[in-house]
Amino acid sequence: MVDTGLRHGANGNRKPSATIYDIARELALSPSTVSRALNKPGRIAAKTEKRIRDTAAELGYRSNPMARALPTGRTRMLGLVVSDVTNPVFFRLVRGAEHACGELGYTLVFAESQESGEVEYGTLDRLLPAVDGVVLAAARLDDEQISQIAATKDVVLVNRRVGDLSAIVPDPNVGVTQAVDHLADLGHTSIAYLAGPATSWISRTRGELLLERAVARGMTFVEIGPNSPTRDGGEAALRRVRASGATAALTYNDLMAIGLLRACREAGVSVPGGLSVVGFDDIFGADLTTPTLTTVRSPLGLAGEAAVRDLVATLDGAQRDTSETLATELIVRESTGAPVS
Amino acid sequence: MVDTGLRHGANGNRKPSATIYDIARELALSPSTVSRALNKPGRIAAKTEKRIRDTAAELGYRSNPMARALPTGRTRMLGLVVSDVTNPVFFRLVRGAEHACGELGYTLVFAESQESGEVEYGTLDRLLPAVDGVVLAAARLDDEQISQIAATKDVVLVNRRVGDLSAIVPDPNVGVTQAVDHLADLGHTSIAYLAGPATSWISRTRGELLLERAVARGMTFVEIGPNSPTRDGGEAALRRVRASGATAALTYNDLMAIGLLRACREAGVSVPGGLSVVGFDDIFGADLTTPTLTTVRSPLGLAGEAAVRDLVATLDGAQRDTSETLATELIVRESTGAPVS
DNA sequence: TTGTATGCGTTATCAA
DNA sequence: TTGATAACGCATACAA
Repeated sequence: MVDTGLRHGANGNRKPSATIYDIARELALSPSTVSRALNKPGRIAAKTEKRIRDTAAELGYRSNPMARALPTGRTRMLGLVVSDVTNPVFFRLVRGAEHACGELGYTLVFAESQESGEVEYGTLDRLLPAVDGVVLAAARLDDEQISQIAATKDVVLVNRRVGDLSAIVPDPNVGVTQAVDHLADLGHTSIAYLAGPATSWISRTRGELLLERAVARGMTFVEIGPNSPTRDGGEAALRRVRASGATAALTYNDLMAIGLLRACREAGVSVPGGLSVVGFDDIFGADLTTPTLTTVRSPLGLAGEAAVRDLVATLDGAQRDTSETLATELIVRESTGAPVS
Repeated sequence: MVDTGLRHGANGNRKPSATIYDIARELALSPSTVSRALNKPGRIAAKTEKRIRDTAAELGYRSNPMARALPTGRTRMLGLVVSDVTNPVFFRLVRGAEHACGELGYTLVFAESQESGEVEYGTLDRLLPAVDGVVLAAARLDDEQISQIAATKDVVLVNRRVGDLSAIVPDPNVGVTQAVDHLADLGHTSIAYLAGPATSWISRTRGELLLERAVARGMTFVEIGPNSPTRDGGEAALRRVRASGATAALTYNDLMAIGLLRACREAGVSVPGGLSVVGFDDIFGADLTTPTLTTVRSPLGLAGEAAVRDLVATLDGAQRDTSETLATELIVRESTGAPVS
């Protein structure tokens, strides 16, 4: 590329940003000295370092991440893939991840899979070359696809386990146990679980745990599903809930619970008298419904932060810190009560 | 950097991904031929091109975005900065932007400013070198800071105007007019506007338009604020709304309206009898409250998409398409009605 | 139609 | 402590 004198690329007619060459020329130093001064503080004469930093600031120098990524092989970018941005579950997750990234000097690249494994895989294809690692939240991929990705880049899973890959999974135990105890104490003897998508690992996990606890408390348990993890999905499931004879329903997530609540109102089923409803996650809006929603809260914000920290630690060659223990907890609101027979 | 034989960087002991050199060697071609075959389809012998594509697929070749960014000066990444990820307003915005990015072959880099101009500025400092352009949504920066950023990279604003920078602003006119007419028709003669943060351009715009329409309909108008654009902000403002004597309140956004609704319930103010409430945006949850919320809907999903398309068009040197006309509309629900005196 | 030679901005190795 | 230089992977002007 013989210098044609014209600036190519998208930068229009803006002034090109300063490089370490500009700084070096200004100070009659070598570019490598400048690079060192900026990256390895202390490994250079204090005086020179200061001069370099000063003119760097003066010239408004910003290191070019792309240029740096080439020799180092690290982009200092992390990917975050969620299944559905418009699902409020992910708000705090995204914020937590973004926050941790900022603190650690990483940049967050974002994508959603729109609840489709295929889209997710294609998206990752685009994303992976640009990032050092990726956080997969509620991935709709099968285990093999995930392993395959993990063979390419570091991966941290949220709310899912695959092999021995890093995973941040708030322990559902506490919350589920509290929920079942809560219902049992209210006098329920038959409960239903509205499962989420068949591909959702966390949905299965919640279902199994629920079954276990229900049996332990001598309750009847039915699982209904799979369902779309949306308001519509919850709404559509009421018929089957009623048919099952259960007096309380737990849903895979709050969105479904909200839909179920709505269906109840339309069908004239009183909540909690006619049916108690328990959601999962405690999303934005769970306390806006009438009645307000009892739900098992997940600390997704912390999970997002933890996932990023874990990822960065791995990238830096640290040992995996397996001491992550995030717990869930039951938030009791108005949608649960004693069954009225 | 004499080849030391060891792989540096974060990629651990993974196999390094294939490059155009690998493909070239495999086929006894020159790397430039490979590059061309992959980027300028047609400008190469069809046969050779096919061979190249085949072995590229075979080797699992992915072009390295960083390496490409260097000579071209384009990263094919776009930045998106919002003031608050956990504010549901942005959900659809983010999705729209992400979707458009995917279609256009761009990658979305994400950041939030946490409602602070300072944080936002620092974040952008980190972000800008990595992207070709940036979408600023509800920026908490002052005009000068934004102009300064625009001098560095292409910028598209959402819900704000600064000079003649590209901006996607759903026309508030229709929605505001509908809202005021709706209230006037119901018999209201005195309305209050709960403003958002002082730094919010769109809050001022809404307030001014509201004032204009209210006067046109012969109504009394008071603006109360600035307020925090949150549920708490809305909740805290009820006292002043009552003191103003207004029979209807419009809030800067739905979050505040939801807070106001809650304050009403706690204070025993019936809605809409004692006070009619109108929000802005129609966020997730606006139809979950009791009563459900009347609100001026903004097509933020479309705005996000439009912003990205506009940005990419600009980057590609296209003329700015000023034909963007996204309209707002009033969604009438239960929180508005005739005043009961 | 294909190959050769450079250069993008940075880091890292080695020599001074 | 500093400088010269090669290399990262790719795209392009130019020559063949």
